[in-house]
Amino acid sequence: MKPETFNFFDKVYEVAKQIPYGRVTSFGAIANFLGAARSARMVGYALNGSVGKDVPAHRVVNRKGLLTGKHHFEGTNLMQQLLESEGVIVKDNQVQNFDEIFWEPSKEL
DNA sequence: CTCTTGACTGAGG
DNA sequence: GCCTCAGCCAAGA
Repeated sequence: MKPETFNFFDKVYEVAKQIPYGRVTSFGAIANFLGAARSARMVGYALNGSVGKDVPAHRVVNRKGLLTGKHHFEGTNLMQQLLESEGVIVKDNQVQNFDEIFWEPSKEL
């Protein structure tokens, strides 16, 4: 386990935790903020271990606003229900007003 | 050390 | 506008 690797994962957790209520972000946005714009997949990997770390991974979606990876959650539609409970309009595992509620870490932080 | 895989993204058909 | 291909990068086998 290299320190750099841990920092990468840890940073993903930090950013994800700071996502405001009713807002969502994309893997690319986080990856870009971390300086690894081409490592968007790693962000998803990091979020894979976000369970139990108080990280709202359900607020993190791909750049299309699609709730990919929802099968990683407990239920099949839990991820969608959580977002809808926060005021996020989700349809067919995809964020409808994604353009409006999109939260960019590099802008807000 | 090499090959495969993947919660991705952008470009092309 | 939807589907496919290719590029990236890191972790796991």
